[in-house]
Amino acid sequence: MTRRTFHREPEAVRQNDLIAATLDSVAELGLAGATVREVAYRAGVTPGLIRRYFDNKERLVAAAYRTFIADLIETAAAGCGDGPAHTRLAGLIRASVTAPVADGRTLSIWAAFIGTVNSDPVMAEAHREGYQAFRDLIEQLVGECLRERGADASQQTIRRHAIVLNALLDGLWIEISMGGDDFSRVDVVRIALDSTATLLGIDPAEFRE
Amino acid sequence: MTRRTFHREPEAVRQNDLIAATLDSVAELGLAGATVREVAYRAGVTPGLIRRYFDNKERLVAAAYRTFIADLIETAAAGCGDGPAHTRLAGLIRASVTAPVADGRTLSIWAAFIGTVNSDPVMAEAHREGYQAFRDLIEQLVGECLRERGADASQQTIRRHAIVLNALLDGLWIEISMGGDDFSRVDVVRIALDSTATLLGIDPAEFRE
DNA sequence: GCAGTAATTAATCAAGTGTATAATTTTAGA
DNA sequence: TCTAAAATTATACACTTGATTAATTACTGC
Repeated sequence: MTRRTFHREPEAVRQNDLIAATLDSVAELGLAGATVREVAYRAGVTPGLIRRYFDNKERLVAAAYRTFIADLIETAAAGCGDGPAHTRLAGLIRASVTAPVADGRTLSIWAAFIGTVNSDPVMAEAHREGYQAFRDLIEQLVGECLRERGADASQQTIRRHAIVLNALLDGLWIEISMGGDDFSRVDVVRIALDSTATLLGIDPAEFRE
Repeated sequence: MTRRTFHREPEAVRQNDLIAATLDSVAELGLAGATVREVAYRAGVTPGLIRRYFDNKERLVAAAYRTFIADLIETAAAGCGDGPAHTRLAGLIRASVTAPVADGRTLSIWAAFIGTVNSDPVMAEAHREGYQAFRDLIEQLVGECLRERGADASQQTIRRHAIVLNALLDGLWIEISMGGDDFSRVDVVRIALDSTATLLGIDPAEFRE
């Protein structure tokens, strides 16, 4: 009886593979389905190996969550491009309500993880980091947008607008990703942009990319 | 060695107790912590009993989710009261962004369950029912509001407004319930009402309760 | 009060979980 | 080419899980 053959991988690669396998498992089977064995199988590896790269399963899952959130925000932020603030904001919005940020798989992973935040301090911290980054980004763009137009850009005004806009984007993202409604005959990007313009008191016409 | 004493309960009561115990477990320990033993312990009952009231654990959890969502929407809808449409809509909004609808425990339970929707068809169905009800409610109120003011109330316009409003409420609800931000110096109800008025093209002044 | 029925307990089971460790294989360096 | 170190596998363990079943208890109707 011969052992299965294997080949070594650089530490970073293996680590990435394991995280990717974890995210795949979570997306398809839920968090409960992301067992050590399942993850190992998907990574083409043996369960025992995981412990060489992560102290325990909790660490692996937390690492997967951090990677996931960081990638998600980075992808959304990449939609900003450069140019005047209102163009960058529009880009962020567009990116937030279209694939790959807004899609079923992404939502599944997010939802599975979010359910652990309340009862798991490690996950709670990983979560806080991510959300903070996104809110800061929105707050900054909103601020620039308002100043760009010579509108009231007091700290309080910016904050209020950021709260509302952040909520709107989160909500739209969930609705769209969930796929329950039929959005095929609705231009979600247009809706998102127009709503944002209305909320910020900007003329929707010059807010469309 | 004597058995522990017990007393019988009407079927409906026991069932409710088990569901309540399940929700408590989920809220405090997450879905993974809602084991048959934990639930039974919290319900002051023995694990084996659960199987007399629910075919299996999956059914128990699904029943708990249905109860939870139904109660949540009922509570929010109760904020409507009666009167002109814009007053009822304002009531719904207020209820959606304040306790007990918007609070940490509620969010924890929601989040835990939502994570299962993608990989569990039974949960997916339970989820769809609940969300449909809420979206229908919003759509109806928005429609009445628009007609009340003689504004354009075409099917499409109503639908678009309902999508946006639904998203905004979901997002605000999550933000507030999450408790990450410091909302102590912000009047979230005011923000929610003003934003809604702005989005619907209503004068914010007459939209405050 | 008494008997029968049904609810509840207690004990057990098989399956699956995360973890630990020893045996093996690959790979890099001399 | 050979050797030593490191990565990977294989196996096993202790524990928890959901489920099953028989024994017991509480309650209902007579």
